Amino acid sequence: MAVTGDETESAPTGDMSAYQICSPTSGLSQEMGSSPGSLPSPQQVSEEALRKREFRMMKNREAARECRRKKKEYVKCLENRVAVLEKQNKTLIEELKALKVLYSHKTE
DNA sequence: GCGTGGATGCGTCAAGTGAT
DNA sequence: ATCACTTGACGCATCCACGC
Repeated sequence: MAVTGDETESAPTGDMSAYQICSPTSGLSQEMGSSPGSLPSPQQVSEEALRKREFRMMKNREAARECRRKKKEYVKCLENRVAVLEKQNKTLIEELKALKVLYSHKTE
């Protein structure tokens, strides 16, 4: 796996269900205890920033996965198209050959 | 069995882009 | 201007085939 240092993850299949929104560090119960209306302490601000960062990273992780999936699909699609066109090309060449033979016999 | 190189997949970062 | 999303690039881990 990658260098995340997160050893809790990772079925060898790369199963994405191992990733969760709730990371071990997100102890929601702690910062929820602030009194309403008061300014957040620097500690709370940094925890909020950390949570935002983790959320961003999780979203991007999923986005990258989706991006790769789409790219693979696109490449497969192109390969299929190549196969179809090659087949079509072959058929047209054969057809041309046959027509040439036919034409040469007529002109004799 | 062991080292090695190529292929593949993953997570992360950074830059670009469109929507608000 | 800001935000969310997309994607190329990078580094890393793992797998597999190959030569020794």
